Order: sequence, then C-alpha cells, then structure tokens
Amino acid sequence: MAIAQDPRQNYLLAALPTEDLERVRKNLKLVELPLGEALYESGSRQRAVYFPTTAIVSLLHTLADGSSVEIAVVGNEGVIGVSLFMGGETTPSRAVVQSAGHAYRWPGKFLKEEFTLGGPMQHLLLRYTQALLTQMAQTAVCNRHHSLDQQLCRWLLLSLDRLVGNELVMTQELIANMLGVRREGVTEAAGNLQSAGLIRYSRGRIKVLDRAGLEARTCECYSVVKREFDRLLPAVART
Amino acid sequence: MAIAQDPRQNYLLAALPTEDLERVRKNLKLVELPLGEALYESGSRQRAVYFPTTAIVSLLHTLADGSSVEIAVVGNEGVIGVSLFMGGETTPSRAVVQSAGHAYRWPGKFLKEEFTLGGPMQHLLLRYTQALLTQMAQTAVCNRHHSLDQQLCRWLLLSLDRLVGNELVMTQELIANMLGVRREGVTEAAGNLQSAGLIRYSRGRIKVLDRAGLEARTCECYSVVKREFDRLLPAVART
DNA sequence: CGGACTGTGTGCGGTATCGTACACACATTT
DNA sequence: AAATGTGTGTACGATACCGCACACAGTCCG
Repeated sequence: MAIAQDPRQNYLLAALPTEDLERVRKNLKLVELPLGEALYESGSRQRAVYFPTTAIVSLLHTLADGSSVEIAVVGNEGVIGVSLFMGGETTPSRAVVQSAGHAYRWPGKFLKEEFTLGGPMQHLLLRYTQALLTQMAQTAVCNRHHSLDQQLCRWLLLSLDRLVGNELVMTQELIANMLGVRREGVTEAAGNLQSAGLIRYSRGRIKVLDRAGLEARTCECYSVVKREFDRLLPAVART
Repeated sequence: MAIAQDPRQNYLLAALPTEDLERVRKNLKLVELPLGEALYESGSRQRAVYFPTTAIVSLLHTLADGSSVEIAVVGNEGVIGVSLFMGGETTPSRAVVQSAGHAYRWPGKFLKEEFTLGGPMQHLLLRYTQALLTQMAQTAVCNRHHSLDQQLCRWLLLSLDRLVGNELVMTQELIANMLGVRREGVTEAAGNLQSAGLIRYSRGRIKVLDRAGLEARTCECYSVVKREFDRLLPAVART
C-alpha cells in the first residue's frame, strides 16, 4: 500500500512553475490523515495549511446544539486552512478527515512568506478560495431547494471526484452528519439509489455502479461547482 | 435628502491609513444605487467593485428554475465584487440592491494595481472576504437547521445593522426571495413577530420596535456572523 | 369616483423531513 | 458458539413548509 508520494499529486502544487515548487517543497512535509482526525477546530488557531493528495477533508460548520453541516469538501484539488492567508488565523468551522489518506503540511510561517511575494502561489491560493466560495454558496442553495435524494447524489459525486476508484468508505451515519439530516433519511435515499442500480451498499462501503446515472439524478449544484472549479483552476496536468 | 457623502462612511475605506485612502479616493466615484439594480449578473464580467455607504446589496445565487437564495448581504461594512481581486473575474452569483442608497465605485483596473501592492488595502480586502466566507457558511447552516421565524429575525437584524434608523423598505415578496421561501411563509412569520410586538408591518415598510426582542428570538447564526465581522474588521472608528 | 394594481391575510390538502422507537444483520471478540 | 457492538432497515405520528386559490385592503391613476 506504500504508494510513492509526490507534491504534484495535489493540483495546486502541480500548477506551480517548477522554480516556485522547488522553493516551496523544501518546507512541505508528508503527513498521514486518519479518518475522523480534525485538522483544526472551530476558533482554534491554525498553524499550517494542508495540501491533500489522497485524503478528503470536510469543512463542517457546527451549531451550539451539536448539529452540523458540511459546507465544503476539499481533496487533491485544493488546500485546507485558507484563513491563514486570508488573515483571520481562525474560522468558526472545523476541518475533519472524511476519507483517510495523505496530505502535505506547510507551516503557516512559510505560507505567509510565500504569499507576500505575490507570485503564482498567491494567485493560485486566491483563485482556489474563490472556487471554495462558490462551493459554499451552492451548498447553501442546495440545502434550501433540493431533495435529500439529489443532495446525496451530489455528495457522492463530489467525493468520487476526489478519490481514486469507485468505492468510498463511509457509513450512513457520517453522511447524515455531513448533509445535516437524519441517519434514517440517508438510509432511505441510499435505498432509492440502490434500487435504481446506481450504487451498492454494505456496512460502510459504497460502490458506485453507474456514475452517469448519479449525474442524471443529481441537481444542477454538482455541475455548477465542478464547472467553476474547472474554470478557476484549469489545465494543470491532471494525471 | 442630499446628505454629504464621504468615502469614510464605508468601514473598509475608513480603516485605510490616510495616505492610502488619499491615493485610492482619486479613482472612487460616488454612485446612486436604486432598489432592484443588479451590480452584476451571474457569470458576467465584473468591471468594478462597490463600497456601499448607505446602500445594502444582496448576493443571490439563482437556480436554473429561477428560484434563488441570498447567500450574503453587504452594506457599508464591506465591498461588492470580491471575485475581481480573487482572480476569477466572474462568479455564478448576482448582486442586487436590496435597499437603495449610495456606494463608491472603484474600477477594476485601479483595484488590481492597489491590490498587488500588498499593502493595507489588500489586507483589508482579504479579511473582509474571510468574513464573507463565514457569513455564507452560516447561511448554509441556517437554511438547514432553523425555522423560518428565526431566519426572518436573523435577516432583519443583518439588514438593520447596515441601515440608519429602524425602518426598512421591503415587501414580504422580496424577503421571501431572499430567504428562498414562499411569500406566504414570510407573511406568517412576520405576523408572529408583529403579534409579539417586535415589529410593525405595513405595505412594504417594516418598523422594528424591539430590537432586543428580535435578538432573543433569532438563532445563534446572527451573533456568530456579527462576532466574526467584529473580530476580522475591528476598531475602525465606527461613527 | 371608479378601476387597476400591488401588497397582505387566510385556508386547504399534499409532502418531505423529523423524532423516536425498535428489529435485524453483519462483524469482531471471547 | 455465544456475546457484544456497530451499521442498517422500518414504522409511526408530528410538523414545517409547499403549492395553490382566493379574498381583501391600501395606493395610485385616469
């Protein structure tokens, strides 16, 4: 399982000109992100950003009563910890590993140095942040207007885009937390998708059988977000 | 009604050191924003940013079927058009004037010049953008978990914070569009607030009678957003 | 003064999701 | 093989909101 790791597995890092990447990579450290680990908690001071390669991380907004919603998902197309370069240092969100894997950790000190140079890295980070804005906005709309079935499709597709393979390890309970709905609701929605032959489900493993079917069933929110990511972060050599 | 206008009525501009403001203000132009005007449409190229002084602008995300939701509201604490300095040039959102008033228009060319200097203006714009991120995230959570009554309270308070006086000109129909619910739903929620003696309603005018009462009735989302704005954009001389 | 329009109130059945409770299936440990 | 725990399926009434239809009341205008 020891796959060779390279910073270029992350699209943002891969999009850097070689000389910039060489300068940056000296301070990158490969770390393993186990399922459920919190990269930062609400309000806590962040000390580094993370560029995922194989891990997927959810940004969650939690309420006082404990209920929560995922507001965005970050994989190897992005970076976790935008508040470090935006200047706020903290956010009211949490970042939780949704799918175990690896990421490159970059201490805030180096990030800020590089950011103030105003070069390609600054440019990429800001464009990524705008893509994140879009994802969050679309999530807000989706929460309001679309059925649980559709939202589940969207969520599966967003996760799938950030994974290798077509299987995700994820209980219905966890999905319910992400979507901010009851676990039973997810059971029903997932049952619908399974009856339709789009996925197969078994104790915390979801295998996607018909990706096109999911795309047909989901709301426009998925494609809006995807299109905006492609527009803002284009044409890096996506291996 | 011709009140003297000064860029410093906008908090971001007011927070600039004098020399920076002097440089910037040369290219600012005071414009009037009538109710309902769109500062930019979804996907259209933005040519300038706007610093409101007395106007309030809603950022709306619209779906293919025409239904929409407000994802953030911008008044004299902020700026409209963050995608210009974030690098994307466009966004899938629309910006619509929710309450008529004035704003300072700053052409994108000058904005970008100033931004690349990396000085106080860059710093302020980025911190404001982070505050915007928080507002959007909290909106997403609120859409999911809170009752229409609570959301209406939140919305009234957010608007109130950006206005002088305690009266807002706004039909229930428009509020419904902002919140992404039916007009009748707003009628009912507003009726509840009126029975409770918190507001008085009449044909497009809402007078807030008991602000503390609204704060007691709203969800935590209002205070989370407000606190984050105060933290990120502190200590400018708020007249 | 009458008409048209806009904004608001109200009532109805329909439905998606909630909250709660509980049964069952699979997996891992003893 | 039994025991325990975790993940999933199912059923129930409750409820918040929807979609629709329509009545009515201010306001503007000829």
